Amino acid sequence: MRYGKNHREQTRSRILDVAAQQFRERGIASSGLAGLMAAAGLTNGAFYAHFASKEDLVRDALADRPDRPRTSFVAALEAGEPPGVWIPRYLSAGHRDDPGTGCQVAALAAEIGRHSAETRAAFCERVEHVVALIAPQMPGDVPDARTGRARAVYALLVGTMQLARAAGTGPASDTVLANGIEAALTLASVPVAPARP
Amino acid sequence: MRYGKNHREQTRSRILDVAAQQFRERGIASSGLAGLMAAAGLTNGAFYAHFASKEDLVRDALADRPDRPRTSFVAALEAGEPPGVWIPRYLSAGHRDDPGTGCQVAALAAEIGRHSAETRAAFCERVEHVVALIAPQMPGDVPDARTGRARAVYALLVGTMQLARAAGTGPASDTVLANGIEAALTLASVPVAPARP
DNA sequence: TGTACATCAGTGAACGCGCGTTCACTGATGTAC
DNA sequence: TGTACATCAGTGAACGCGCGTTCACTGATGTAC
Repeated sequence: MRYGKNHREQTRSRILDVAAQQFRERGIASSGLAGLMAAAGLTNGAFYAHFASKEDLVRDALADRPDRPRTSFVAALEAGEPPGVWIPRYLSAGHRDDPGTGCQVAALAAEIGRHSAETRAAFCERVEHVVALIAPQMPGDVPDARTGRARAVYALLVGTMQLARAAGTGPASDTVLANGIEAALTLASVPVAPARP
Repeated sequence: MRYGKNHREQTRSRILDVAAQQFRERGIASSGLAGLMAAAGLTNGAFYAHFASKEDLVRDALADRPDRPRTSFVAALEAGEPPGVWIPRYLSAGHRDDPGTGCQVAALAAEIGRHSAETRAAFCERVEHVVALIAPQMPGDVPDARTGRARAVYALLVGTMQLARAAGTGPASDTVLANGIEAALTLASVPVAPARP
């Protein structure tokens, strides 16, 4: 079959969408290519017409794709909403219970540490993009200190989400989320100490 | 061969040691049983004399084993060292670069969220054990608030370590660690706000 | 206008490999007589 | 004291299965003549 000129890149984009979701739901190591391709409505053989290897897919699936919809809390950040909005949105039960459409950093950070330098670079680029969105809202007058604090706030959100997911969906897990919200809002309001030995 | 009466449990303990290390280094899904048994000096068939399944091993390897040596920062906590000691120790380059002997929460939290309820319970029990060690050092007069803050501090350490590992071993990664130390020390000194809507 | 050929995204079977798991067997030691 | 048997942690080959990857082939459409 001969297809329209956008067909190829649309298929590629569809594979990336499916991969991004399955990786976040099941982890990268537990996501098989045949299953991914089937979920994208294709057979396994077509994979190598679009990607050189699984690692190639991982890198591209982790990289930022500006044309794709943002996760809810990134959309809030880009809209300039204050910490009181995007912090509770990130640490919500809805985000906890639906990793597939949520933050890939919370879902994959540990696993990424074991991948290639190129894959880690793509991942970190996206982390820094979010950090750059958070930084202007951090307290204090020193830009570097605000960026550093933003990085810590993001790390707190990521770690809290992982502990909450490990704790399941009950009240104990809700408490983990609430603890994280309190601490993140504290970090977002207390300026960075000017110099610590 | 007939062995001494402690031989069996010594072998089991050895398998658990090897598993705990390999899981933290490679992840659970990427650790094969044959490789684990070989690293323990055994052949694959002996595995099922000690564990009913891989998931059984995972649960036991994640659970607390009081007879085993603590990680450096837990030892500091148990010795009553202040945050200024164990926070920088947790967020050290040495810990970042040697996941195999480090914090299993930082290495495995995300992956654990996809395992059975029993496995997650064993994992969370150990998390709460560390949280209970941190809590007395947190600021404020309300015990529940101190425990909640301790949980958030631990989540911050975990998330920071993962971002640092994703960032590699260079200056950018060192900055991630330094940002986490600053924020964790802040959370350890600023009391929990009495009531937030 | 009609025919032959080129294009190329996708098909589906097959490759070797490692996975978790099973099981008949080994063999050094302890126990019974 | 010497022999026969029971014990049981560990061996190592094999099971079916899914993995990442390869490749000869398909077939609808565009182009050339």
